[in-house]
Amino acid sequence: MSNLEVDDERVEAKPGEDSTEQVVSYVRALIERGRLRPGDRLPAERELATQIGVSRPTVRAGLRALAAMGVVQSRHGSGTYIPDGPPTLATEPLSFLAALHGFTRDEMYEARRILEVGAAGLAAGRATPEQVATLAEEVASLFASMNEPQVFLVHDINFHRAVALASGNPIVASLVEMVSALYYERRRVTAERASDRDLRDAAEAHRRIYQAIRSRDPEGARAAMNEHLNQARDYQAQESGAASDVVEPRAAAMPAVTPAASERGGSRRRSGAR
Amino acid sequence: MSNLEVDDERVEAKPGEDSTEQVVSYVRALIERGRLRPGDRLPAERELATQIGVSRPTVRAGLRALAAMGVVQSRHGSGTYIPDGPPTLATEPLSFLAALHGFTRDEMYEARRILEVGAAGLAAGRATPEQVATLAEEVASLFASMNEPQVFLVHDINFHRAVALASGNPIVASLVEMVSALYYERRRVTAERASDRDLRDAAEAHRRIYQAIRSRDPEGARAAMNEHLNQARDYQAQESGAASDVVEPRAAAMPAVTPAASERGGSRRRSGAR
DNA sequence: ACGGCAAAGTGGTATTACCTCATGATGGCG
DNA sequence: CGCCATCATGAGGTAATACCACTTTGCCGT
Repeated sequence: MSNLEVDDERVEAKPGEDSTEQVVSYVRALIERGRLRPGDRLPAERELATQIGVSRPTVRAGLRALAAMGVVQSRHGSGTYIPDGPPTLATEPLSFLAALHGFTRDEMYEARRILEVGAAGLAAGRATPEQVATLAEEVASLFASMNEPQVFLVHDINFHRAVALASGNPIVASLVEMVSALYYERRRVTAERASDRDLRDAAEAHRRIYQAIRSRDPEGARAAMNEHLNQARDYQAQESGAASDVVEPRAAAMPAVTPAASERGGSRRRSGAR
Repeated sequence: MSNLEVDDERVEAKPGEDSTEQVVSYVRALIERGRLRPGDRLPAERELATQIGVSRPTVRAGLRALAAMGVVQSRHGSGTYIPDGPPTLATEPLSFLAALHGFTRDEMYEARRILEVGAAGLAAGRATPEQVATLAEEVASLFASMNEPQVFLVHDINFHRAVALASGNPIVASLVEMVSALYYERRRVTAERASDRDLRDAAEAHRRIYQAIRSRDPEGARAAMNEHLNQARDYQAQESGAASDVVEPRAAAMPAVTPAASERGGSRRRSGAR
């Protein structure tokens, strides 16, 4: 009778909460009460079902939702776990958002600049010796892989993630991670186009950021990161020339879409979707 | 026979992709090909099931996952839709992350500062007349509700969201929205403690931010936002006194939870959960 | 012509049965 | 005696089916 139930003070059925949401709430309650912590395994699905009083497919739907949020992680045959390690946000949602609303490359660089310039500033004030060492390694790897764009890209991302982690702020780190992932996802397919000169400049830029952080110079780190991202954006703009900027619709493409919408649903657009 | 299928070029079964993920991929494909746009309704669950070739519970699990990511939104009896309006990220994931890792209030303010200072700077350069007008209204509402902390809080958040929106960068706006929601969720329960003086100062601070944006003064806007958030953080620290800072575990709280974990599963913690 | 009612369509849930995979125990073989 | 292979157990993964609940719409009666 291993008790991982919520015991007293039932969790059940806030009004207007369907069964699937109950599952999410239940797990949330377990987490908030400290019964579930990173690395722990959740009760089996069948057990959860009886505990909460819903069917197993419902439990599964709830767990899928949690998995999509990155809160849990299922391993076939083993169980459902809460990921340990540093806090991480799921990156898929942002990716979908990008596909739906057609984020431009410039918007991505802008977002990265805001986040990462701030992160670099914090890192310069707080990075631990180990974190500084990690940064040094990544910089070295960058210089070492200038003839392998794909490998270079990996270390590029790793460096930026390391900076975010060194900021000491898990929220900022999570956000950087999320946006970086979106960047990486796109960049991966175009990485080959980067010129040798660009890679060399990029490596140098990373080195300058590293040095500023190492010398505990927040303003220098911010400036270096800012310059680096602006430069990277400009380089990439040249690579693609006057070609594709937007990856998805946005408003252009498909001249007359509005009529098509009414064709296939009948339900007219609601303006207040919230 | 309204065709919302993917037609040629089947989407089916990338290796290592379970059925539920197929559902997500399928919807993603529909989106990326422009067959689904904000405001549209997805095919019925039963129809999706036959199209993809999986059972309905599986489809439901996939749709739940998408809903958790904020990509879709189901309305009982009506259908499943893609939300329209400005791009928005789900806020629950961050909330869970906060519960799991015990984000502190200072970390939240720090993250907000980084994001919103950047957003304010952008907004000062780009805000449309309508957006400026919205900001003005919210400032007015702030001054008007200084004796109703809960109402004040709502306009407070609205102002910050409006600034983020005025930044013209949907990615930044989404991120601000997400972090603000976390802030709001917590602040709501302690809003009553705010002193009249604090609210007045806060209203003034918002006015300064507004004025800087209106005068197209990016540096001024950044400075005003920075100062505002620092001040707000300090005020709130006073309110709670030397009391509770961390809301959740982090490492403290609950002396012996570990043994309970081994009781109920037998499987010892894996360190490399990733 | 208007308002209420009924039918169809759609998401929501429960049941049941089976499959696949991971894990640990167990027994045979070296 | 110890190592390795095999099997039993349990957990997640999926399918099929039957109903329920809500929403919407259009028809019918007033």
